[in-house]
Amino acid sequence: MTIATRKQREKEEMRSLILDAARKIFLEKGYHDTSMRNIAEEIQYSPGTIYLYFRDKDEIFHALHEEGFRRMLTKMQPLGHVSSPFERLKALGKVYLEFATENKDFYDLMFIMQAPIKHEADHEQWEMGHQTLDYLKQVLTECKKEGYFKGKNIEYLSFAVWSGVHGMAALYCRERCKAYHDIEPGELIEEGYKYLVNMLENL
Amino acid sequence: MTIATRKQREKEEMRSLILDAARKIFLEKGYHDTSMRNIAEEIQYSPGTIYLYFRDKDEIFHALHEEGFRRMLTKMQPLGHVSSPFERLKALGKVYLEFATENKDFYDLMFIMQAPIKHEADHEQWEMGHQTLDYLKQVLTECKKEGYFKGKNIEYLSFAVWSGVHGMAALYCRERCKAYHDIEPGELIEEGYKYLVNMLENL
DNA sequence: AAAAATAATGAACAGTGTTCAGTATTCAAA
DNA sequence: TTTGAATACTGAACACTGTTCATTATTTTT
Repeated sequence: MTIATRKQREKEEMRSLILDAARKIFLEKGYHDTSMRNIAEEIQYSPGTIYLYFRDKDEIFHALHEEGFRRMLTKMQPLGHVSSPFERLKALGKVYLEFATENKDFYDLMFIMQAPIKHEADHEQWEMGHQTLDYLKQVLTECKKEGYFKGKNIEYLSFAVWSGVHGMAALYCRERCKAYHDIEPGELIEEGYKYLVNMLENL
Repeated sequence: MTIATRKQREKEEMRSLILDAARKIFLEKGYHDTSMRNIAEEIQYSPGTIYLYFRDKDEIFHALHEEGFRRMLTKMQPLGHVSSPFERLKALGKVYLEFATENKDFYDLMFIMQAPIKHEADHEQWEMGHQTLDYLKQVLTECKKEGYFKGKNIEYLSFAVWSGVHGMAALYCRERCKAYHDIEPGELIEEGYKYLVNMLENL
């Protein structure tokens, strides 16, 4: 018994070791510029070893994908303490954009990168994503109860709101904010978000 | 003289030939799954030949990038005939989203893909991008003259508007609309855009 | 201590972008 | 029209990629 559990623990430790190295290099050089050999070298094992713990590069991608959502959800925990629904919505957007700018590469991984849909494990993988989206819908529903968004459909509305913040985050992550030569991306997002909130107030 | 110009014409024809093949395969299999050998095979030349007409894969990318903007700007031409500025703004967003959904891969190339910033030709490359953004700002300014967007900063506002439509387009291009299981992406974008327009009307 | 099970290796495969010595073709001058 | 220079093209080679798998090393069980 004790040895079987130790084995399992060792297996998990090895997965962590690989994941730590992968995260480090992924976030340093990006997904495509990180090779399995790079990761193997980082942990001082042969490339083949990684394949004893992960089916392929995509499975590593998905593991980090999930980690990103866990981090985001953690960052959203404090929102429960905001009593007013609309204030909570405002704070949610702020947290979302903060997460995106502070964890650029995680955000990219989660919402922009082409997620390879090889393994049908996708349903599982997006579990976390749905949790986040559901939370947005919930907050919007609560806002509605307070008189906001009269006659608006929650599904469409949530998509519009999500698109609003995702748009800014995506333009930021993929360096398209540079189109505004003499305005800092941070300022752009901050002021842009103010207008988005303004628009939602009057909808 | 005549032979020198013929040479140049042949050179341009060859570039077109390569570009046509590259576009075809890029849009079929995506940028990363298209190899220089694939393109060479398509035009029945050796891989090395391509490098006599394009510095590297990135230069081909940038050529198509530019083509995308030319296509988009063409699609925007008829907007000049819409007299009311706000109607023009609405139509602009519609055209933008139509372009994105109808030319998914071009849109991806233009606004989502990590544009490699190797060559300092970037200034040139984004010329077209700026033209598009400038047009949006112009329309917004005209709307302002008609009483819309009182006291709003055009730079920030344009960013918010661009983010709104880009967000939808980006979620669509990278398959994140699937988070809404039983709503078609097309419907999502159409209805989401209605809300965005609604919001802009009341801003 | 021997046998079985597990873990790790690293060479090999088929692919990638890119380079460049060598060959074929086209052109200009004699 | 023939010769020498310029141009165009080739395809093997380089250093890389993700992935597999026979072989070797280690650990566990008998």
